[in-house]
Amino acid sequence: MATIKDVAALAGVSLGTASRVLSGSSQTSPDSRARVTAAAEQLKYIANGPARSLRRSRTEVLGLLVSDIRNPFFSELAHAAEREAQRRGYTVLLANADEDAAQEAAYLRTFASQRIDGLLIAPQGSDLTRLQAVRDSGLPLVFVDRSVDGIDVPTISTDNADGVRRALTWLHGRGHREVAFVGGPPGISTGSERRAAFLQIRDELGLSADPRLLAHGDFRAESGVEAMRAVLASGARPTAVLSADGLMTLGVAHALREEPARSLGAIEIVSFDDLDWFSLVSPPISAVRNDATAIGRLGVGALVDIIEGRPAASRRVETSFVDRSGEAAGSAGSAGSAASSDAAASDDPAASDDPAGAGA
Amino acid sequence: MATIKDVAALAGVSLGTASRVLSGSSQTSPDSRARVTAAAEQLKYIANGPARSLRRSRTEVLGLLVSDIRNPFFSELAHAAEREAQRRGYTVLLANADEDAAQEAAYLRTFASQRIDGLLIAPQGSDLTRLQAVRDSGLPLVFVDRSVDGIDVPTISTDNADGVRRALTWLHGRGHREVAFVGGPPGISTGSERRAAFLQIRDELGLSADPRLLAHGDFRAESGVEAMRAVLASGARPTAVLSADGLMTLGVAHALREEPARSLGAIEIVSFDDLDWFSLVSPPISAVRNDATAIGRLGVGALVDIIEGRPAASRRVETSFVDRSGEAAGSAGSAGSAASSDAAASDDPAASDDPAGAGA
DNA sequence: GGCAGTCATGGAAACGTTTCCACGGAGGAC
DNA sequence: GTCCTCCGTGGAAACGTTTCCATGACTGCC
Repeated sequence: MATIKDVAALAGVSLGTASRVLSGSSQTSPDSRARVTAAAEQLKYIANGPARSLRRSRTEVLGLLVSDIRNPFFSELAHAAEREAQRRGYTVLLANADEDAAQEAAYLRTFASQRIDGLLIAPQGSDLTRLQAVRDSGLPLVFVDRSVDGIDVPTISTDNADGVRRALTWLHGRGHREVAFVGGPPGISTGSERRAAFLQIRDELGLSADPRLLAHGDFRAESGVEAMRAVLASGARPTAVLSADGLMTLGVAHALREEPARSLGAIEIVSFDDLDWFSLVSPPISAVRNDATAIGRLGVGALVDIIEGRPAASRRVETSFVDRSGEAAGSAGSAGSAASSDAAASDDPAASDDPAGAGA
Repeated sequence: MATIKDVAALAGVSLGTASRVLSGSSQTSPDSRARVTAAAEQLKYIANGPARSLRRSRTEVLGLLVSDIRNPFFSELAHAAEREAQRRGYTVLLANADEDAAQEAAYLRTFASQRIDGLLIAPQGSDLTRLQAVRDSGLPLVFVDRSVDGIDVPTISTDNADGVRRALTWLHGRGHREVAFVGGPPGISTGSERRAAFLQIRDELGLSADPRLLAHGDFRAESGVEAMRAVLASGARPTAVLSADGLMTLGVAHALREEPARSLGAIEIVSFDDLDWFSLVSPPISAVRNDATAIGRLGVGALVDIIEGRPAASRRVETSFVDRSGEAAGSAGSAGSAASSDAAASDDPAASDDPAGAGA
């Protein structure tokens, strides 16, 4: 592998000059510029990243620690984050905590060793001390999707209360009064916020306060199955269910489907997180759209701001509601054109500075 | 940030000794060991990765360049690869080519600069020269999921012909004779292999050879919509369709749903790639199970073998077929227990040495 | 008891960059 | 014509490790 020394020698300049040309930092003469560039080209020179990082004590790498890469919400978030990072000259090192605090700790250590420039994390929440340590170490830090009580870090998250309100209002409008809730883990902010919002708005709207309607899982599909089964076994008689996460919605749907007494249509499902197959099941599942792309993009933006010395603030990303009550899976009709737009995962490379809906 | 120099000073040993203790390479006395370990602990010493990489010219980082992280097949593959890499002491740098050769090239450059120890890639196929250059640079390289003609690199891929055979045999057994095929891009090996297998097995089984039954997309959902629409518009009258990829199956289902004349049930869908919601639609979608976990795991295994000087061979991973014809979504019955296992994404941390089905 | 061999250690070189410092030359102002 | 300034350059130090080499002490054997 060619080094900058080889390039300098071939170009007939000193090593320092070669470096100045290649990193473009300082003034260089047009002549040296041309010679060095040509030499680098000829030798297929690619700068040694570790050496550069060592000297500059910057790596131009961002860490992204998500909770579960197989959760479509996070894979979309990761995709957006990576794209935005690349646009800003950074590379993303992606790691997957698998909803496990120990794994999270292991990756935190790896990241520290790699000397990444900043960390985007969807924290597990359970390990406050370790996160404190990370923050105190001075590593630029931004939370995405989730926050953690007792630690003040810029956070890009969904407006959970707003999303729950949209869902419950819609259900209420459709006549539902017995609405079950399958929430997330209480130790994670998205879990507790959505649950708190559910309780409050449920009461505002005068929905049933039967405690047997409440259950929670861990944001994985299997836990959705179990939570829904528990509700059904409790003796409660929900006519609808709000699931607090896309993967859990998958589980909820499975659980309802296996229940002999109630067909998949008998209990209406609404999901926090919109998945691309919701319009294909019968009846279609309406959902709160949770904008993972905006969160990923804004998260990287905030992180880079911090790294480069600009201030960064927490933001809440707005939700929207996708009402699929008018569609009917497997049948004809006007639903057609509406449905088609579902499949197109739009991905505009341009829009980036100020994304869809983002409030204070 | 504490350096090894600080640790050595605090422990009262030389820098060399401290390094020997911390990297555990050479013999050290129990006394130094204890003192250095204690000092490192006290100073919260974390080795500087770039410095270590510079000196050892190894980074212990693997690159994983997938085609589309939002495709569940690849997020599962990435998850498995990351897990296996961690087990073997490596970190994975994940990048997303977005099914785009230019993006792929950009990441290849980034990886080269980072001096990763090895690269796992699902190649776009179009850019033979660049891949040749990578291979010739001596970087350990393994292809996953896809191979590229004209370049000899160990490849871990699905037994595509086997999978297509399972699907077509099953369809044939159910009486279908007019089977449409929505394939992938001809320039990508999974696209061409599955198509070639379709044509051959179609003829073996005596299925209709109507060319209007053939279409192809680019492994993204929207292209599945378009391909299916094209088949329907051609005048062909398929009774079933085989989709060559999970995301395209999503598109195919959307396209069938929007077609007024044929309800979602009228044309039976079979998918190459099994997604977790297939049993929820009506009728459920049967599928060839494409074992992304095994591919990710074996890919990392092969790559690490190469890196560490052991030989590595290409492998084909077996498929299996998930027959959901007995299940009926949204209704009661014996389908219940079968369905429940669908939602549980099993993930055994132990099994790793020789995974599920892998032949020569 | 002396000598060879082993073993832990300290010191220093090396990895490939970036950046500081000093220097020389060109150009402008007087 | 001289002095000052500015600009481009070469040389060298520094980043934090690992590893080579030499040295000194200790063990064990004859």
